[in-house]
This record gives sequence, structure tokens and C-alpha cells, in this order.
Amino acid sequence: MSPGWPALSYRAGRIAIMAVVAVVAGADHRLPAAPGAGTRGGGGVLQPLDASGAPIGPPEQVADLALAVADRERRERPRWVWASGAALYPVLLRAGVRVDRCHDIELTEALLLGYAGRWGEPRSFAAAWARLTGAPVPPDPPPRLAEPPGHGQGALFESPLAPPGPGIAALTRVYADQLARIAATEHPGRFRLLVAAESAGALIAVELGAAGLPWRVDVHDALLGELLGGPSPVGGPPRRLAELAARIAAAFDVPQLHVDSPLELVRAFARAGVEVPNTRSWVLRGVDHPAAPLVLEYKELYRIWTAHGWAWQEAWVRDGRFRPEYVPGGVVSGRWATRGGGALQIPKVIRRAVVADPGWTFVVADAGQLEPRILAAVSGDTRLATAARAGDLYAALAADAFGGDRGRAKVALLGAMYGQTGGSAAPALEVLRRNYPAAFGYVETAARSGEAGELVRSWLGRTCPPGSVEFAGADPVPAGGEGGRSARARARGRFTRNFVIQATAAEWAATLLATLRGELAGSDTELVFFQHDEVIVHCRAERAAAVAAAVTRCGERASALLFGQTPVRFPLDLSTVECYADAS
DNA sequence: CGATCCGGCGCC
DNA sequence: AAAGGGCGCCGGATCG
Repeated sequence: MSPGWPALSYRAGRIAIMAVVAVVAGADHRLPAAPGAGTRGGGGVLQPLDASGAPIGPPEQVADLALAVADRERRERPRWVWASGAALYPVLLRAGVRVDRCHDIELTEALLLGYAGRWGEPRSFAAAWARLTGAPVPPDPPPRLAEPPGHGQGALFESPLAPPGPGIAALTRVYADQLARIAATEHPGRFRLLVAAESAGALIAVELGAAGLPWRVDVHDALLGELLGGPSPVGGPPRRLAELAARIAAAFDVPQLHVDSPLELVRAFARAGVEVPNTRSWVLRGVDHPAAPLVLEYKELYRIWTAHGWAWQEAWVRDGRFRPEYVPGGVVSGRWATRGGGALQIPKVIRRAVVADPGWTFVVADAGQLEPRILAAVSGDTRLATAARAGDLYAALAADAFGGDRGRAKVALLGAMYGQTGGSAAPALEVLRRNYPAAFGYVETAARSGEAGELVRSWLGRTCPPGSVEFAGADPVPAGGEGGRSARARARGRFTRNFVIQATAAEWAATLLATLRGELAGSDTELVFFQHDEVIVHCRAERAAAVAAAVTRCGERASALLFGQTPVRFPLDLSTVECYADAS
């Protein structure tokens, strides 16, 4: 295992460990109601632990949990062990309390269940405790619905603490059990890093949601006016959309047409003598009919209107910040998801509205060509790793084996990672297979495993979910040409092939993010956005260079933490900009 | 009628 | 040129 980094290290010798359960004041008989309890979300119980998770001394009941956590954090900076950061940390943060590191029981349970092939079993602290004691396992509560800020009860800051769980003794036993299960994995050091990064992600997600992405409503409005022509006074479509719809109808020589309906569009084209299988944009781009370019323009603007228009702004932007709710581990590959707001799909044109505060700036960093570099690192393919030392991996690969044709080199690598088999990619893939056998073999092995119904794992040990049980048996679909494999098996192979890469890339990015949070802690900077392989720091303009240097260091640290001494480089594209749209 | 599926497209 | 992985979100279409 590579050298640890404080926030991610599990070397417990110098790090205090503190289990904590929150107790809603007055709602739990184990905690006598105390004067002042509940002013900051209630009291709780703290329990110091040793490195193995065993209790040190008696638990301590506190009436004001946030105060107690802040105090311990200042004195000891322990690793906090708690049931769910998603539930507890918003309450602490609202009270102004930040913590450095934690072990998130719920997220860890999900990782361990997945590792054991028990995907989908309840992952809550209560469920883990029930499994440990042989009690009936309670189902997880259903996921909350997306809830824009300022509406309803305001999920992030005003949700009450969850009802009291099984208590501090149970929590410490579940923690010790998880430590033992982690130790029993194939690569415990890697899995510890995964747990630490996932737990840190839970903290960062809450902080990101609280900070929000700076959003200039006036710029957004101007942009929408420019693109859409201003909202219609009667709640109908914006002026430019209505105009386009009219012109489309005219092009089809009909009085009116429902352009939002793919079915109506296909029929209209058919009446005009153009047979299209669907109305996808790449299909329409090849259609020779005056309506086609109009429809393409309509779709683009319609998308902006419905997904990032005035209604979206009204729902999601408050006080100059877009505040989505991030969900770490919300994607099977370990990528984050968001709940509401579509934060991970902000169209490029709309990013014009993301403007730094006066005197401040954005440091935007994204990891270029991350996935092929991950492939080079995990496969240990020395020739690919050599190419991955270059700033432009595809160009280096092209020079090495593709006769300088960068496009073919890229097609080959993407095809290998996504599972493309046919088309013009085939010969390029053959070049890849011949010249980079270890890398090619790595994804091929993952694909064959998936086709055979086996599970695959990321570098740190995140495990892919099983295929649906209904398809686990014999596949009724006749086997195609691909060596007798069914279409279903091949689809599964493409999934597992991609999983080993995408999930490891997510781990690298999460590790970068966690180390960066540590570096920025206490400084006058804020993390404001994270999207798969891209991070935005909002800081005073004069600090930008220092922040950029910190991001670079953290990228190197992430690489070392995951892969140790690897020749593969993971360069970050860095921009210091006042507007997100100006980032490279 | 609401719940759910699906087409389509935004991002990585 | 098109298609191969992962998502969320919208509105239309369809189901019960």
C-alpha cells in the first residue's frame, strides 16, 4: 500500500476514533432530556474507540451533539464513526461544525455487501446491526424525492435527525465488524482507501450542496432571452420556439404540428416522403427536408427551455447560488449522482451564468483522458503506460502504433473500453490487441467475466451489481454470431468491461477530491462543483495560483494512493477563469 | 386518474 | 458516420 495521507489514512496509531450516535432530544429513553438539548438538533452519545473498534472507557452522553463534536474535533480530530453522514452531517454543518474525516457505516455497508455479491440488501446501520444479531432486517427507507431548496421543508438543513437507531454499543460493534470484513477482502489496503474516500465524499457532498455553485440570475435571464426570445406571457412556449414550430408546420404544409411528439414528427416526415426510424438528432442531420434543420434547432432550444430555463432557475437558484443535492455513490460505478436540478448535465451554453463573486475566481480542473490512463495503470501494460506519460495519450499512442493517426488510436481505445466490436473500429482494435496485449486483455477479461455471469471489481474493490435475476438463466434469445453469446450476455459484457475502468476512474477522482478538501481546509476557498472528473474551486483571485498548485499536488497524491509508483501520469487541465464557460 | 415506460438529449 | 459505457430529466405515450 502506498503511503497514507491523513484524511484518507486508516493507520490508526495517531488518529483517535470516535463513534457517535445522534439522539433526538426527548425521543429516546436512553438519553435524559437536558436543558438546552435540541437547540442544535439534539443530543447524542460519544464513544472513544481503539484501532480495532473496541470501546475505550464508558460512552459519554452529551446534550448538545454539535457542540460536543466541535469540541472533540478541535482537540483530537478523530475519525468519526457514524451511521450516515448524509443524515447527520447537514445538522452539524448547519451548526457551523466541520469535521475532517469519518467512517460512514451506511456507505461502507453498501460497499461490503456489494463485495460479497449481496447487492441490494438493506444497507442502513439498523440493517447491518440486525444481520449481525440475527434479527429481522429492516428495509431501507425509500429514497427521498428531489426537493428544490426553499420549497417544502428544505431537505438539506431542516430535516430532523433520523429516529434513534440501535444505540452506541451496536454502532461500535457494527464498526468493528466492518473493519474485520474489510480486512478479509482481497486487498484490504485498497478497500480501506475506498471506504475512506467514499466516507469523505459524503462530507464533501453535503458541503458542496451547502455552498452551491455561484449563479448569476441576471446573466442566465439574458442568455435565455437571447436564445429563446423571452418567456411567453401566457405560459406557452417562448417566442422563438413558437416561431420555429410555426415554420416547421409550414415546411410540412400543415396548419400545426406538435413538434415535441416524436410520433407526430415521424408521421409528418413519412407524409413528406421521408422514412425515418426515429427523430434522433443524428438521424435528422442526414435528412434532406427543409423541416429537418428547423426541428434540430427546435430540439436544442426546447431542451434548454424545459431543463435549464426560467422554471428551473426559480426552483433551484437561491441567493445567487445553484444548490443541487449530491449523492455520492449514487451510480453503480461509484460516480456521484445528483437529486434534482440536473447539476451534472449543465449545458455548455448555460455555463455562461456561472460567474465568480467580485474579486473571486474559479480554478477549474479536469482530468484529461482519465479513463484510458486508468486502463494503462490497472492493466500494467508497460507500452500503454509509456504512452500515458505523455500529455496527449492518444497522440503518443498514435505515434507508437497507429502510424500517427490520432483519430484511429482514440477510436481503438474507446472501442476497447466501451465494447464496440464492429464498424471501422475493428481494424483499430486489432492493432490495439496486437501491440498492447495486457491492456486489451484487461478489458477483454472483464467482458468475458460479465458474459459468464460473474462479478467484476474496480481497482479498490467496488463490485459491480449482478445482472437481473430474470435473465440469469438460459437466454431465450437465439445466440448471435459472437461466439454463440446472446445479445443479453454481450450487453452484460460491455457493462462489466466498462465498469472496471469507469469505477476506478471514479475512485481516482474521489481520492483527488478528498485530498483537495484536506488541503483547502481552513483557507478562504470553497469547493463549489464536482462532476465525475472535474472540480471547481471558488477562491479569491490572488489565491488562484496556490489553489491550482494544490489541485496538481492532489492529483499526484491520488495517483500514488491508488497505484503507488506508476509511470502513468494523470495530468489535470487547469483554468483560472471568472466564468465557467471560459474554462478550456 | 396516477404510475410507469420510453424517446430523446444534456453531461461525463 | 455511427455506436459502444454510465447517469438525470423532460414530456409524451401507455398501462392498470
